[in-house]
Amino acid sequence: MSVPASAILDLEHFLPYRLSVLSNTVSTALAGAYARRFGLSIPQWRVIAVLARTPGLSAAAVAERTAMDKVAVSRAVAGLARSGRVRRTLAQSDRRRSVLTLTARGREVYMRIVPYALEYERRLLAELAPSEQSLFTTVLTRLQKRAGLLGPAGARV
Amino acid sequence: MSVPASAILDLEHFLPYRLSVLSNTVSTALAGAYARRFGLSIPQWRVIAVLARTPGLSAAAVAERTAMDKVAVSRAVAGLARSGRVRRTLAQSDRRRSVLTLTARGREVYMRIVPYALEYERRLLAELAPSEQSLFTTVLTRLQKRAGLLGPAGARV
DNA sequence: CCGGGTTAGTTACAATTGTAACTATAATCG
DNA sequence: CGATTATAGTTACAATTGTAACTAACCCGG
Repeated sequence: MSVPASAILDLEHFLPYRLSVLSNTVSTALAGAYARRFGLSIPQWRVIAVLARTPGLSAAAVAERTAMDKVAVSRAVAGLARSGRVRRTLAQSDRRRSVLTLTARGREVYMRIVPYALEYERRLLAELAPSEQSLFTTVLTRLQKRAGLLGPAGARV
Repeated sequence: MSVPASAILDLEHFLPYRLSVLSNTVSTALAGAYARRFGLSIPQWRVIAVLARTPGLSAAAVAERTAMDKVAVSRAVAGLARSGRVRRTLAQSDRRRSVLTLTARGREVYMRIVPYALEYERRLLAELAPSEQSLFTTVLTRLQKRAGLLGPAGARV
């Protein structure tokens, strides 16, 4: 490890910290809005969002696409089923696997929330030039891939 | 609200979601490393990081600079005091206010962790051109400012 | 000075989230 | 087949985090 032993680190310039703060600010704003307006948590919103686009997924498939673990999905789905927004049946070919779909009420929530969410995103990005936006999002993609590699195992340094 | 009622939203293109996933990936990697190597939580690490740079802060001042609330700071400091990494005294001018400083052991932790943290950051950014890095971080700054404005009150749409 | 309001920080309690064990089906292989 | 192992999802419990009430110290107007 060829790093100067006397290196200095200011939190406000440290990327992981800055990502965390920004993500938190944004998520808190959205979570508050989802909760107030639709009685939805962020995990629940994520489940609705993927089921609206691809109905019939299993819980594991939902977990994959929402970057949540299976327990979080189970809880979110339980809540959504309770409030009549998701219907749960069992796959006839494999009775362990669930088949999740939005009900009419679930689709309605999705349709009402999407304009709100997109508008929030639009306003967040409003002051960036289109070229800045696109560079930012492609960098985000690359960082995500990179972080995935570095993360779990990359604990040596 | 002039938004098409039929708008569609894919989670994987939705910026708040992507920020959350990336921040999570990065934080999990770091939290694991901090915990394993130094027995430190992320809140504790943040407190150490600001106290290393500006000793003698009060808990409220630490909260401000770490984007944590006062309860989180209180808990982190309690833990650090228990492990002999932070010293807490009371300000003689105002005996409610605490004066927080790192002990020698606290400074040692900081000095050992900084190279690790910077190395992680360096590797995360390693594949980006310098110009991409700098644009990314300036955009991050602008988004943070913007999100701060949109957030708390901005719940009208 | 002294009562009402304010601020710093902690403590207590509630809600959320993570981790591990469990149940039920299904797949594999001797 | 039938015993073992694996997979899907849930449930139970632990740890973390958020929210609200509290204590102690200060401040200020009367």
